[in-house]
Formats: sequence, structure tokens, C-alpha cells
Amino acid sequence: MTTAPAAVDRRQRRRLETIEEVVDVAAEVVAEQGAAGLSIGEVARRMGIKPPSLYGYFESKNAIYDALFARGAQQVLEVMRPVMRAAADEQSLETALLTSGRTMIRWSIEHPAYAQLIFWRPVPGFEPSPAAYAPAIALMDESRQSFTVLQERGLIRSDISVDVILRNWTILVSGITTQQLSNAPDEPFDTGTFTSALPDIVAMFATRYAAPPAGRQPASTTRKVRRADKR
Amino acid sequence: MTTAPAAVDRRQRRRLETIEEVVDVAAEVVAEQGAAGLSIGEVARRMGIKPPSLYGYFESKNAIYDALFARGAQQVLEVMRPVMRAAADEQSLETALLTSGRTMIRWSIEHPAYAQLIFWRPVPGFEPSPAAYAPAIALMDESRQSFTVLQERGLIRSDISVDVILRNWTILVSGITTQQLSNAPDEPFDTGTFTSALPDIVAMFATRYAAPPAGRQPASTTRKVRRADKR
DNA sequence: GTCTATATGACGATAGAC
DNA sequence: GTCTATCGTCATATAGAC
Repeated sequence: MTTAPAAVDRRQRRRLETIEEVVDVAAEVVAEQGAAGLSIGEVARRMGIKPPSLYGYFESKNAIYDALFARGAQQVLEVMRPVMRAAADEQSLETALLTSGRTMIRWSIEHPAYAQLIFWRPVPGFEPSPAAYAPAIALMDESRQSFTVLQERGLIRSDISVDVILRNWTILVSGITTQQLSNAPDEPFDTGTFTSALPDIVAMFATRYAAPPAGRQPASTTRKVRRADKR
Repeated sequence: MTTAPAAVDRRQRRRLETIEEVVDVAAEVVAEQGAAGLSIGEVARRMGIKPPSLYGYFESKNAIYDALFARGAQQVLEVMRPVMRAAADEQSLETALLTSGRTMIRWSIEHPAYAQLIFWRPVPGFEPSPAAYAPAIALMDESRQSFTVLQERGLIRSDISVDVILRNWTILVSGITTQQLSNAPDEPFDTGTFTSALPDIVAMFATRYAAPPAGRQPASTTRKVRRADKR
């Protein structure tokens, strides 16, 4: 029969492969031309088909953006998940942040096409669908979870909420990534002008938010760290 | 005579006014649609003229982007210059950074059209001309100058180069701005989720880079600030 | 079912009439 | 100095070949 399961599967599989190829090619184009430089015609040209054929797989250009966003968010989640799990078991806040920050920023620098789409909003009129956005939310949830564990383990000051810690940490990661991508996008992660600042930035953050060693905290309220903390 | 100086001046002035109007309208469009959403047709429509007429004033769409970049960079320089001068005379690194950081970030949040163009690279193929970029360079130069003064006045640690300080400071400012603009662009500066982090971030930075008070610095090499500073 | 052919309207840009 | 006319390309849509 023409509708036998095997045939359906084969066709379905072929279709999914094509969809993947579209996203692959779109990612190439975005990597070369920037997120706003994606065109359906260019994708079709590289695939050796005509632009209208793409509409059999994606109902609009924004749907391709959405697939790119989804794939990027999914990849970064997969890359970050084991690192965040390991970070929660780290011996100090500083090493935990250094490894997870390095992984996150390296991925962003090495996948600027996805990073632009996820970190910035370069495409007018495009908003990621809830499904595409889900991994990004999961990433934030797991980050919050890791910080919570670190705080419970006594490596993070207990007088500051995890949400504030997380917000401030995302600011730092976003700052390094943005500066590197917009000012020197061709520098590799390992020798980047701004990526090289990560140890500095992490030390800064850890000095402020790491829990002070037990028994070393005087009753005095004039400690520098305390004083500056009115919020 | 038709080419008498007075007539030339009047025509020249009229022309410059029109050029200004084009940039005004383009700024409106970019504020509404994002940097990549600018179209010559839309600008012409709002001005009540036809698209080709714009080519009498700008030779290309990128030339309009360039004018926008130049105006934005010029404005931010003018806004920042007095603040940076004052910052150099401030009583502490923390207050100096708080006022200048607040001014810079507030301007960026309140002028997202220009900020996008200056901080990010949202338009494929557009690079600002040297002339348009000049104010941005001047801003960096004056920032470096301010930090140098603060270091000479003993408010900044003398064992770290001004360039590293400046780089790390731009990372923090860029991080706050980017997070606010891309995650909650409609929040005003005063109550923004990320702009509210500025005092925290500044305190973090100042705790690390402010010169320790004279006479309070022990010979010990185990000071926290020192230890984390291998670079 | 998936493609090609074709059409529409907006875009950036140019040439030339007035 | 502004217009009309026009070009090539773009995203998008539909009809129909195979």
C-alpha cells in the first residue's frame, strides 16, 4: 500500500532531513551576513531549489528564524546543562563561575549567528515562539537552581537573593559577549580582547558575592562589602 | 544674481534643514521598528515626498545609517563629556562611576534607536565611517583620561593598567544596557530590572579596583583582592 | 506530496523629464 | 529639486505540472 507505515516513515524522515538542511543553510547565511541578512532566496539558491519550494517546509521567513532560535537555545542548554550541574558541586564560587561562564561565552563567540538571535533582537517583527523559547527559560531555571545549591552549601552570601545574584551574573556574561561580538567578532575566544577579561570579572563577582569564610566575619558593620550594599 | 552669496547660503541652509529632517524621521522609524527596520520608502512617506528624492540628500541607505550613528555618537559624547570631567574630581571611585554610568545607561535606554546602532551591529554590511566613529573614539579617550586622573589621585589601584580598568568598565555598562534593551526595552531607566542593578555592579567594581585606604594595607600577600588578581 | 512557474507588491537604487 | 518610470531583488502567495 502507498500509505504503509514504512513508506510514511520514509517520507516523513526525508521531510525532516530537508527541514534540518534548511536550518543548516540558514545558520550558514546568518553566520556570514548577520541575523538580519537572512533571505529566503539565498537559502533556496544554496540548496539548489526555488524560493517557493521552501514554503512547503516553513510557512514564513520568521518560522525559519524561530527554528534557528529554537536550535540555538536547545544547543546552548545542552552545552550548559552538564557544566551547571558540575558547577553546583564546585569547591568555590569562583571556580564554578569561571567554568560555566567560560563555556557559555565560548559557545556564544563560536556560534555568533545563534548568539545574535538569542541575546539581541536584530530582526524587527520576530518574536520567538513559546516552544522555541522554552530551552532559554529552562537554562535560566537551571542556573537559578545551581546558584541556590551554591548558596545552600554556604559558598554564596545568604543575605542576597538568588534572583539578584542571577540577574547580576547575566549582566556580566552578556557584557563580555556583547563587547566581544560587536567590537572584535573575528577574535577567537581564547585570545579575545573582552573574553580575556572573564577571570577578572569572575574574581570581581566572587569577591563580592562569595560567603565570607566562617569565623572571619566581625560584628562590625563598617566592612567594605557591607557598606556598599544598600539596595 | 542667482548665485549671489546670500542666495547660496539660503539654499545651503534649506538643504541642511532637509538633511536634518531626514535624520529626525529615520530616528523615529528606527525607534519604532528597530535598526534593521529602517526603509527609505517609509522615511519618504512620512516626509511627504517620493523615495528617489531622498537620494538628493543621501547617496544610499547606509549613508542614512551613518548619519544616525554620527548623531548618536555626537550626542552621547556631549552628554558624557561634562559628567566625565566632573567624575575625575569626585571624592571616590564609586560615586564617580555611579554618576557617569547612570548618565551613559540612561541615555542609551532613552535613545534605543541610537544605542542599538552604536552598541550592536544590527545592520549587515553597514560599518560606520571614520567621521561618524570619531566621537565614539573621543568618548573612549576621555573615559581613559578620567580613569587616569582618578588613578593619579590615588582613588584607583596603581597596580592595574587604565586600559584594563576601562575595558572591564565598558563590559559592565554594556552588559546592563544590553540586558535591559533586549529583555525589557519598555521599562524606564529608573525602574528597569537591569538598570536597577547599577549600584550593585558599581559597588562590585569599586570594591575590586578602588585603591585600598592608605595605611590599611598589610604586607601580607594573602589579601583576598590580591590573591584573585593573577592575570 | 513536492516541486516549478508565475504573480504581487515592497524594497533599494538609477535615469531622465520637468 | 522633485518627480515619473524603470530595474533587479526581495518575501510571499497561488496554480498547477509531475
